[in-house]
Amino acid sequence: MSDREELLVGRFPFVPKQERAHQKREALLESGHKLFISKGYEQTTAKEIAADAGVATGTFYRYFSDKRQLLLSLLEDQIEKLMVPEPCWRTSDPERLIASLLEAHEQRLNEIGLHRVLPELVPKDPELAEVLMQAKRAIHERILSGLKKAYEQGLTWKDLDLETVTWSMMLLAENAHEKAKQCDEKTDYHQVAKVICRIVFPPDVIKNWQSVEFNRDNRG
Amino acid sequence: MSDREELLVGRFPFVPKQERAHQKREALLESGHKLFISKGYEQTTAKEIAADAGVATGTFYRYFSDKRQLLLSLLEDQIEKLMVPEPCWRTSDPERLIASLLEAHEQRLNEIGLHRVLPELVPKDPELAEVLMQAKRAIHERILSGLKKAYEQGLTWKDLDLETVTWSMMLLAENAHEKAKQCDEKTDYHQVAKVICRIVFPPDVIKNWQSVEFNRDNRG
Amino acid sequence: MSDREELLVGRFPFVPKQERAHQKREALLESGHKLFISKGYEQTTAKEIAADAGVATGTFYRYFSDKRQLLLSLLEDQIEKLMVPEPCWRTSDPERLIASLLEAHEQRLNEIGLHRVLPELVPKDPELAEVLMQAKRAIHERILSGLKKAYEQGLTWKDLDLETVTWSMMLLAENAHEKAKQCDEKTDYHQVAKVICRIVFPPDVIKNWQSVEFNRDNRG
Amino acid sequence: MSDREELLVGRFPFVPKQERAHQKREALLESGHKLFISKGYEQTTAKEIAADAGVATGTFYRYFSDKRQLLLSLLEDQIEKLMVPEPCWRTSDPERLIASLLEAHEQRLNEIGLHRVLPELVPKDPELAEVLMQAKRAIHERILSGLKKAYEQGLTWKDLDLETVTWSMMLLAENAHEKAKQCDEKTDYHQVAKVICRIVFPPDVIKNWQSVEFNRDNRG
DNA sequence: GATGAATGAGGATTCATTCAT
DNA sequence: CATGAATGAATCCTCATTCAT
Repeated sequence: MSDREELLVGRFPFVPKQERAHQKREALLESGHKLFISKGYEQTTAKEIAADAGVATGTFYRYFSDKRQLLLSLLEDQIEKLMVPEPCWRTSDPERLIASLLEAHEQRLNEIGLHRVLPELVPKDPELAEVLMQAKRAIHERILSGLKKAYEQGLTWKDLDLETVTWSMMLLAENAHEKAKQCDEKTDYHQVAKVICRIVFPPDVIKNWQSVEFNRDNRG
Repeated sequence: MSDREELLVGRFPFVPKQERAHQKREALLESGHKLFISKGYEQTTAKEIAADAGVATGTFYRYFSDKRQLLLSLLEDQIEKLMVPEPCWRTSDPERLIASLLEAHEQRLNEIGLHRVLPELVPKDPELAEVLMQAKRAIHERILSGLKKAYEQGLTWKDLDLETVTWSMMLLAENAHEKAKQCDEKTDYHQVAKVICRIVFPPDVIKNWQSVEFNRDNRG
Repeated sequence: MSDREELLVGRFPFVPKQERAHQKREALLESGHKLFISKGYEQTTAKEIAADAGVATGTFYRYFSDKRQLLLSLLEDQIEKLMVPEPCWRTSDPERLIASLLEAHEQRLNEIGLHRVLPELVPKDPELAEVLMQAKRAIHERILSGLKKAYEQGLTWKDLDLETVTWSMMLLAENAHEKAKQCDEKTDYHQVAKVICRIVFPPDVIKNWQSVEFNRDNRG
Repeated sequence: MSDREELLVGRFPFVPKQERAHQKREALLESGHKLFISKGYEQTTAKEIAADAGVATGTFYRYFSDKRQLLLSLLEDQIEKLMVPEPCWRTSDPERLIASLLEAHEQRLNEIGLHRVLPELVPKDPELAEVLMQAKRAIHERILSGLKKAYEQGLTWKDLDLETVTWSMMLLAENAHEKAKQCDEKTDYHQVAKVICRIVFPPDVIKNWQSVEFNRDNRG
């Protein structure tokens, strides 16, 4: 990033104004993020965010019109992190693939953390809802597109609606991390992955894969 | 008390004091319900609820210690509506069964409506969280028990963790009504039901049922 | 009291209306008294008083226009209890006399109890202040009159203003019970009595008395 | 900013931020003081105090957590004003000394004014009660210590409990200003002083002083 | 008369937002 | 630009008082 470059060039140590401003904005975003997650959105005040970021209350309002806008910025910054790579179902053992994707996804969710705050806000903030919906749709599209290819290759159930399958996968994936709460045990991503596989692939396809893998493993 | 006498004499629906009070309580609950759903919990004030119920602010506090307690009452009143009958998987076409259960469940969810408010509150109200968790566990148990029986009868996948299956079913069921939002079309409960069936039953079992049903249909 | 008479005459057990009303009034006064003392005047609500008296809130307002009026009634009922007998200084050992009067006075103050509540109210309720002032003046007059007689008999200091002496005596008497708080020991009424005696009588008079008493004691 | 400029120019007491804040705090304290005295503590609202101080309601809460804390601050600020100098009984005409002390004390009490509010609060605020008791004990100690010295010099009554004497003096001193209310005439501090002297000194000691003073006066 | 539910004005307190410094 | 004190509308909740039963 240009900041570093400037530093490297041994420039005048005084970071340009824009830069300082940017840092403050970042600090505010970070503090907002932290506080939203730990105390909830409504319970967090602009003053607190500013204090936590080490700036004055008024400064908050220089960078963000209000709390809500900070949240939206936060989302825009982080929402792409949620994006999943388009899965290629041919390559390998799908159960393991999915299990690892699930785990990675939870990782990202936890980094973002905001999924705990959003349900509180979506109902009353249509703009926010729209932003999130866009993101979800994008992910949906990507997964659906992967499924369609798999479908064309005869890998999936013939009689299931792929939209519904996509939706189900996303739902299970998004909530996998909370399964523990209900079942009193650590989430077993592999089990969830197996469930997802049953939604996508008929047993013969799975069996096929397993034998392929078996062969590969044996040979390897 | 004269109330009872009047009741005994079979008078016209004389409304005893308790009854009146009860009506007011009900009105408040209803208004609270309505406003919580439409504006969100935090955005709703006790004053508004009272106004909507057609009573004075102070009256609100006669019946509920505060907003939170009204919500809890609301939940206690309605939570059992969420309870599902223990499914008997043998009886009939499971896809249709599940589809109808889903639709019924959505019906109930919509009646309750609070599922939109709860995510906002659960993180910051451990008591509430506990109440809900209890309810979820109860439903979980019931579904799991049904699945176990099916398992013993060899109807389910052999290699899936039944807990995970139960959790997946509940998750899909609870969110089926929101699928529309993501897919821009009316939720097709039958499709979701099919997905759920793939999670529970191997294809041969399903095929079996279908043939049974086919026979029955043909004969009937 | 007429209640008892009626009971004694074996009247119809149904206590006449006025009587019942009177009882309720009394109960309210008593409850008010109790609560004012234990919680303070401002902290006590009409509802509480009614509840404590075992009547409905509305009933309170049938008997008293408001809290304040109840307090005034309470005072009117009890203020005469504060009246002291006109002391006759000739009769006996004045120190003992005063000590016993002090103790008796404290007894009465404690029965009344309201002296804890009054300072809270006097500044803002001129009527109440007036009532109390009247009472104080009456007592003042009585003591002053006693002192004047003693003065005429040459028993008191010649050069002290009797009004001031009266006031001092009253002040010490009224507060004797609180001396303990400051001195961390039980109030020694005899010590206070001695102080009061120094205010009233010159030492020779006291000595005289003591010898008289000495003689009497010895002879008795 | 112009402030700094003004400072640099060495202008007259420029008021820095802290100072401004301090002024506001002072204004609030003063308004609180005034209103507590004129309307009573309970009858005064934070809003009123703020309004009287010419600031917004919220500003009140920037400087004080609540009404009670403002009162405590008021006390802490003023309580030392109540402290009396340790009296030296040898020096001069004790009656005049005491009379002037009384007048000075009343002056201070009136400046403080809070003695009218405190009785209302002490019963229900143990912390406040403690603060006041500490102050009273300090004064008590000081007076007692003076008396003890006088006692050792044979100036006081031999047979009076010095604690009780101290307590009596304080009581009379604290209430001297209210004597007028009961006696319908301006308080004559000299009369009260004489009374106090009778409590402390036997007549011969007083006579002695008077002759000394007589001599001095004649000579002077 | 008695009841106690209902009322709603009013007090304490918070917090998003502004603005003089 | 940054600051943070100041603002005052808006909340929560209480309680004196009324009034239908």
